[in-house]
Amino acid sequence: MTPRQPVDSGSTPIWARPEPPARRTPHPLSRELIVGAALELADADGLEGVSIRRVAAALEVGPMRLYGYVDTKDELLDLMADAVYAEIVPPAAHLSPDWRAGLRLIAGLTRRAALRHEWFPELLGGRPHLGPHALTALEARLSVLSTVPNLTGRPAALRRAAAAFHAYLVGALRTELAERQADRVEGRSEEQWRDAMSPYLRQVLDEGRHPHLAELVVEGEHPTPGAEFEAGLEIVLDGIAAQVS
Amino acid sequence: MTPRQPVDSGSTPIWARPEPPARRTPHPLSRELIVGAALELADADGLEGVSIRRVAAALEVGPMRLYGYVDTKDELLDLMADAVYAEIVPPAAHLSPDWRAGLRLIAGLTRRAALRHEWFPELLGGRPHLGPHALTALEARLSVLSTVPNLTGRPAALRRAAAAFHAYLVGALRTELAERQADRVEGRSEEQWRDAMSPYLRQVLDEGRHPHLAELVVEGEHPTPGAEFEAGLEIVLDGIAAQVS
DNA sequence: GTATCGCTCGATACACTGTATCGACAGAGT
DNA sequence: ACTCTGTCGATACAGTGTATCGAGCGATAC
Repeated sequence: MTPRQPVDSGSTPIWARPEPPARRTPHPLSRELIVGAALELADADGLEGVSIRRVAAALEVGPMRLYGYVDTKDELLDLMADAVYAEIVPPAAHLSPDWRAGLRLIAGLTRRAALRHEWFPELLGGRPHLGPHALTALEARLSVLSTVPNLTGRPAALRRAAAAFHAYLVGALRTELAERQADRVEGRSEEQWRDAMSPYLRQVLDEGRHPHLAELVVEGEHPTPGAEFEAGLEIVLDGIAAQVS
Repeated sequence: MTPRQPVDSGSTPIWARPEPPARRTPHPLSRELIVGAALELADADGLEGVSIRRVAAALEVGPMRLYGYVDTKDELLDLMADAVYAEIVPPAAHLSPDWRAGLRLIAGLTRRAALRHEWFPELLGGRPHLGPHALTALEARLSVLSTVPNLTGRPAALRRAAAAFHAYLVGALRTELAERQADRVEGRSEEQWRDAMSPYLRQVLDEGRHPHLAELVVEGEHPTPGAEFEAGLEIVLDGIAAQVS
């Protein structure tokens, strides 16, 4: 009797599943509303602050209500990630013919989005992101990269460059944001790093078995995370430029 | 893990905390035993299969018993990650004077470890890894990179190169393993990718708004993940080599 | 040899989590 | 006016991490 939800809904991604029709209830819902509430929670308390129950509570609705719009919590996270990707799509008008500038723009947009939504890098590189905005962002990366002299008309090389570029973004942002959060938890401020260095680390370095690491920690200027990110980006850009054959 | 409040800031990290003395009980315990059991669970069922209760059960011990050896589940995950780092430290004897070969070796070891422990990339780039083996692996990376002509004696440039190299590893492995797991869940085999491409993706591409992406999907040969990883690595190595000034 | 102390163990409890189930209810169709 | 059908959400289940605290035991003191 109960109309079974088509069991293959597990194989149909949420992006291909229509949202239930709007209904006039004391608290109307939509995927957009749900994702909006989830984003707010995540921005405030991190990903751990997002639970089906809390999102529902923020919308003044029973928890089970959400499952009409989303099959699973992971799908909600997918929607949240895609919402961030929407902030990353570069305005086409500003794409200069200079591919390095184009990639710098994309990388900068991605990093800014990650700083606005510190939980985003935790999702980056997790389950594949195939939402509409993620695909548009991917297309933008490919579009810029396809103008690199050595890559035009060489799809395989293009794919490799795009993968490497994206891998750098994922790894760099994930690492930076995780460190930022760890520092915040331990109450370290950016400038006091060496003074506040944990006694443990100092002890390990004093043992003298990590000479290169010790030199790095001792050595004077610690650049800002932003500068570090951009410096690494230049390395990747140089590597892409160097791809010949 | 739910009550995230008492983060206990400033307390000594687990690496600096001695383990409680061994005790003769029906089921003697040690961090090594605990981590071993946790690794087995994670290798079998993924990170989601690791819970304090399950680890304890595998050791035929009450759950709370573990909290004498570990303050928090996150600390257990730290220990697990460090155990994997132990597999990554390159045998010093095999480090050739060729820095590119050295970095290829390290990258290969890291990838092999990630394939052995598919959950490892999920931890990579999460909370900072400061365990003894992680530090040794970091020192190895720095040691190899310090032999790059342009980097010797330039700590700041060395740091940037090391960060970029590691960011690539984190991003590439995380992405590759996540895709591998998603494919496994959906029962896709590697060769049938295009045929089994989800109708959703095909439909999006057919709309024609992602020409570059469409070309990549259509274009013939999909290289193995390993080849893709190595190709991206070459890009990063080229970028490091190109760092002058 | 006995008494005491201190410490470890783990059962129980608490506050959560994601989600399956299913009775009750409301809106549409006849 | 009366079905019928589909949505809603209270309740329930099986799990999670971990705080608490009484019981019991090993080592020490007398």
